[in-house]
Amino acid sequence: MTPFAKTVYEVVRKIPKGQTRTYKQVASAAGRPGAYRAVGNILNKNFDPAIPCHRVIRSDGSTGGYNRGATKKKERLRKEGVLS
DNA sequence: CGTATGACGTGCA
DNA sequence: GTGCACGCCATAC
Repeated sequence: MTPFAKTVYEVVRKIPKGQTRTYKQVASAAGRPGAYRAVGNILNKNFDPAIPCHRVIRSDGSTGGYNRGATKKKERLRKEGVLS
């Protein structure tokens, strides 16, 4: 576990329910504003259910991907009222 | 150390 | 509005 990944997990874990954060925002909060690419890479390798990684979406509003399927991610976000 | 990969972002056709 | 190509950063090999 690298410090960067650890920070990313912390930030993602701190995301309030019903709210979403872009990969850019997470990367910025993690201390690497330009490492949004790495953020996605890290979350992709992460399978810890304690981390609401489904609340992290793309800057353009797209849900992006999910370790359990993009569809599942959409379902979750919709359940939380983030998506219509 | 160098190359390849990926849940991305922005720009341009 | 959609699709493609290039650029960026951390990891894995």
